[in-house]
Amino acid sequence: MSTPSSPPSSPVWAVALPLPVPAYDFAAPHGHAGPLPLGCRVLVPWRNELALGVVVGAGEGGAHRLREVAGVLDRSPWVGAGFLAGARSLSALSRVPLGLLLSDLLGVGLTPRYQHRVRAVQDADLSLFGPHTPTPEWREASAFEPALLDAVRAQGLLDEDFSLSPRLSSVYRARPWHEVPEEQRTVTVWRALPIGPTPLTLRQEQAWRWLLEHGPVDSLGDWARRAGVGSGVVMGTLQRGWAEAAQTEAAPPPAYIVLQEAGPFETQVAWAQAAQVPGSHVAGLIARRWADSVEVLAPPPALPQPAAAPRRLPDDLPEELVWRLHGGRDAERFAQLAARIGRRLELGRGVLVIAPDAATLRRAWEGLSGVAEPSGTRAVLFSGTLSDVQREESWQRIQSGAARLVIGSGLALAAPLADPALIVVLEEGSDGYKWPSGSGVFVPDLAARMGAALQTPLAYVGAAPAVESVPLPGVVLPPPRSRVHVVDYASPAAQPSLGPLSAVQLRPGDQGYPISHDLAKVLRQVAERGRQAVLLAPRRGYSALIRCPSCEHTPQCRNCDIPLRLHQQTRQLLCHQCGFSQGIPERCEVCGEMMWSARGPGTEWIAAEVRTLLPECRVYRFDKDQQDDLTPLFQGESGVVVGTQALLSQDAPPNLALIGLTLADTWLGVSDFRASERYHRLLRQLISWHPERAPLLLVQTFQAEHAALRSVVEGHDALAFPTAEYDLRRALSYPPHAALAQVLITAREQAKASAGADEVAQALFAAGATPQEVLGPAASPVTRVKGLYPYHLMLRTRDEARLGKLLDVLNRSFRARVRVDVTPRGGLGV
DNA sequence: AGCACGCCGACT
DNA sequence: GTCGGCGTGCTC
Repeated sequence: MSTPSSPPSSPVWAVALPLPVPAYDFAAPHGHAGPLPLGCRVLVPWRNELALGVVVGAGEGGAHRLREVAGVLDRSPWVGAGFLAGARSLSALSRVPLGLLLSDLLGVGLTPRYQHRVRAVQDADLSLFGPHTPTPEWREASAFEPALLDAVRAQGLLDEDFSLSPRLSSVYRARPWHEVPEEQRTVTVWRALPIGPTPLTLRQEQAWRWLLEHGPVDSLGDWARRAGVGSGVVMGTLQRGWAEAAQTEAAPPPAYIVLQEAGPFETQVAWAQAAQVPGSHVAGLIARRWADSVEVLAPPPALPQPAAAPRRLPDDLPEELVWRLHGGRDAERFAQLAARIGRRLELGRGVLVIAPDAATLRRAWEGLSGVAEPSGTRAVLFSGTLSDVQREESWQRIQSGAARLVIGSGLALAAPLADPALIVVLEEGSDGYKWPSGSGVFVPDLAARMGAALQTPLAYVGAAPAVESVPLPGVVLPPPRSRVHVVDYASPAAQPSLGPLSAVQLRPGDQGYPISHDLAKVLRQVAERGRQAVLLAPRRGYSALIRCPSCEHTPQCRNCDIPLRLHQQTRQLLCHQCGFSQGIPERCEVCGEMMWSARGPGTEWIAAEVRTLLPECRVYRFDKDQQDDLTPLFQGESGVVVGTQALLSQDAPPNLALIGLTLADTWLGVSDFRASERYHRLLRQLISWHPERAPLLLVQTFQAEHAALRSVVEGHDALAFPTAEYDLRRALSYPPHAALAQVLITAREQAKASAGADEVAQALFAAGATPQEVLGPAASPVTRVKGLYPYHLMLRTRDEARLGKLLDVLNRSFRARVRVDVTPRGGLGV
């Protein structure tokens, strides 16, 4: 890619900095022969200092008078070539600056410690730069002003030398006793004097005698209580001079002793755990200077140990470039995968396994890490939850080639795996892959671009395929044995005579709500037999929908075919995807019944109901608000947990007999065309949650005939429903039959945002976009976010090439800030 | 992201 | 008369 005009001895390099800016061009460092390794870390002049960047490819050169790279930190890539290629492709389409992708997804090595020495180049006269300038001898760069160094550097008169130093880690250690501030080490106590100047009353004598025999005490109140006298007596004794305050050495807090004996600790959390005190307690000790944080040479970190070698089934998985493996249970899929991964590792090549969340990652590590050693290499775990030193150590093992099986979160995509032969993306449809901020990258999208760029095979593996994966060649394992019972709240028997209500709870009479009679019966059995149950509910039981109580119709968006959301303040129904709005109908447009707003039960309510139902049974809550300690459950004790989907990040309780979905409609009420797919995936995950057993899955719903549920009830495999959904989406022109992009327009003033949004729409139409391709623009349902007024606009095109062509119009500047999300999820990417 | 440059309100 | 608010633009 280097331009013909640039001589091969001084090529131009594109360097991405971990900032929301595009990659910039830099000239090769002077005196540096040969090409720079793609993906190596370099230090470049940046705003009169040095900044760390990554070489992402050959630069274009061009108009700028380029600065030289100041120094090269790595001899081999710190970031994988596939990642760089994938990120460049994504950046080109989405206009997310390459540097932002880098800062989001490079989880290690952005702040290396290095020694930096400088000297003047031979025969250079630096006197005009000032009195104190580099000489021909090597000196520490810190001896000079950074701005002065940069001025010399810009003239090409500076030789620089960088060498990486071992990383330091900061640890908490106990301060030596004599360094703890004196006021912390001493306490005021009250002690009796042998004799006083003024005679005492009888009561005072009693108080004094008690103190003489049992004292000293920490407080006057304590003295009075324990001596059995009133506080007045104590005060009198003191006034008559028979007792005094004295400073004595305090007993050190127990957590301090733990730190002295078991420390130092790398984190406050580790210290708090060892001392068995709350985190705030150790934070308080640090504030009061019982402990401090010191930099020490990082000891070799303890890394997660690989599991035992898994069962390996014959490798009959597809050989195509992109394939899928779904259904069955975790262990079955991992046994299939183990063979393929093992064979690739035995060839001396690398394998990357990516998980969307901590729970999936942990299961993948337990299920797959054992493949490495018999195949002649090591496995490393890499995710944001590792400590800095652990990340550094893991990355270096990958970089050195010592570890060729990488199992990690999306961050692991950037790993410098030399020769990847397979990228496995677990649960590719999971929303956990969507980066919540910054680049907004969808990890499987990036993985797919990486695979395509390097021609590395890519596999999607999970309980249920994403609809996008349906046409791929692949294997579907038979569903695990399951028992599903559906409580149909919409069945005629369940319809009591209901009057029209507004913003009240939906109470479908005689089935029992929110705990149906069927669910209550099974719960009682669970309690009687000493077994365990899990009930899943939304955290806050509110879903802004309206629904007909008679025919279950929920008003849909005419553009998007997803439920319209109720906005009480504006008295409107609004599509959260395209912004379409209409008034709230009083009567159902299908059957004429009065409409209701629907309110579902949250975890708190359900937990209270279960406690009433089973007063003898232990009831736990597990959601973001309240995470009860489930240890007794995992030790086999009987109990019921009421929680959100967060529960699935835990292992299934061992004695699990029942899983209840208290209101399955919650998963369908989401205004997003992926709601059905998500619901189906949840059901698949639930029936395969327990590694051996098949607990009863009881689903309470108004939509008993929903195809996702029927598919599970009727024992179809994990591909059946996504296939039907795939065809449905063709009819509605949704991905994968169309390419979507959400354009988010924000400004501090509403009028500006609105004008900007119109401007963007006009630019798109001017570029040939059709009305079918442009949905919106519309004000976002959330009217103001962090002081910004957001507007959005959805682009829906036949394919990605067309999308890219239309998005090209966004290269110019607009009156408002414009951002693009090419993998929108959850309707609204605000 | 930071940081500088650049125009309009409340104060030494 | 300044100090300082953050809006806009730039970084090879």
